Amino acid sequence: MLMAELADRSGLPVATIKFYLRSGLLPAGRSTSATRADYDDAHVRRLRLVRALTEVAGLPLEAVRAVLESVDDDSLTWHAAVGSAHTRLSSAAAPTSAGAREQVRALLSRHGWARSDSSPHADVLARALDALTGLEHPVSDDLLDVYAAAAASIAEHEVPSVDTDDRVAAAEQVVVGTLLLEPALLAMRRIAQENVSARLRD
Amino acid sequence: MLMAELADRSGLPVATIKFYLRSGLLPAGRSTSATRADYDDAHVRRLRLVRALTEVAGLPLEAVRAVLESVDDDSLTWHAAVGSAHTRLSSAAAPTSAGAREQVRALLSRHGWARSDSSPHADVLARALDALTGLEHPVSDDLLDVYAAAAASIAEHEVPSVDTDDRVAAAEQVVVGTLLLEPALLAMRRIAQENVSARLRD
DNA sequence: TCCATTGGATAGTAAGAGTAGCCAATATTG
DNA sequence: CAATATTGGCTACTCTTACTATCCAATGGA
Repeated sequence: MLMAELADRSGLPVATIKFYLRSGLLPAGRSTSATRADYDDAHVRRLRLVRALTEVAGLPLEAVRAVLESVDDDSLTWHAAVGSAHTRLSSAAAPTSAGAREQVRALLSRHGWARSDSSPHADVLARALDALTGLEHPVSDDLLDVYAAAAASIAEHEVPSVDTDDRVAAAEQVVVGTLLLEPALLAMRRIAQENVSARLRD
Repeated sequence: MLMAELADRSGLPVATIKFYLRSGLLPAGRSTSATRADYDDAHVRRLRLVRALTEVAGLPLEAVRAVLESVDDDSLTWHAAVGSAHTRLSSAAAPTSAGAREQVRALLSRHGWARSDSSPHADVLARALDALTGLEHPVSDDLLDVYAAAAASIAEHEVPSVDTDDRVAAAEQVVVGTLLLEPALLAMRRIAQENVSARLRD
């Protein structure tokens, strides 16, 4: 298909698609002449993925590009691809206090997740704990355990259901499932909060 | 204290504090003369809160302002304040499919959360489901139930622990707990995923 | 008294995410 | 086959967000 049809089928303006091409978010079409290139369904899918990642998951284009590279990289196992995508997503580390880092270390060790001690996600966690402590709302280990148990139960249920035959498809499935379900999880937590507090106080 | 000390104690440049004053993110100090105003610890706390909300929770300043207004608004019960803060946070609704809306409605009803049927969070949820379906990774009701159960268990544990005596403090506690623990929850989910998938495949 | 600081206002900057316009080279269609 | 419409490729412009930087006249402390 030609550019016009790609724009049509993806619902995006031609100028935006050109911009995504320039930014390396969309692979070039098969060029059939100096002024024409041929796009296919993979391009339509890719555009849908980019929009879902920006609009639903709220990722900046830079992060989208990193995620897509990981998905496309055949040299990674699907598991490594996920790790790589995760790592590339994390923003530059801000300094965290030793106390918060220790609280995180202890948490990970209690849940058998010690292997993630140096993961960028551990830093994100430590920074959140630091911020809460700085605002005089320290987080107890008990509450952290509740969160960790909730996270564990989610992971137990969704990770095993990933199809492991087609690596690229699996990587996409993981990336999409991880990133697009994040806002869903947060929305459910807020809904649960509303309902629990209503039940307790109305 | 004077502006210079406020800048010093908050670690922010004077220019940034002035900008926050102009933007309505920080209440003006008690003005003691045409060229002097007096700031106190509440101002320092407020600045810390603003930075935590932007840097840790990733909120745009516009959302921070909405959250702060809700916290400050004495006419709201603390529960209403949370709802209001939540509502103001949600971005303009993009259209969602009838199918996704129905899936969300059924989910909420299964979990006794029907009162949140028209909550903006329900729209967020529907949009995420639509995006996943559009990418050919539809989400099963079973998986949604796992997410909902995880969200419920978190809410059950943290909502009752809110101190209900001081409304403003309670509102701040809820807002801060809700928003700053979001990245923490997502980080734990990713860590759990890494560990579960490593356990399954290494 | 005098010089650094402040509040208040205006203007400038940098990154992020598009948008828009131009042009020469094709396609398509009459 | 000629006229018209579309491309690809390029450059430049725009809009928003979140600051930064200046300026200035009025103070306040040494």
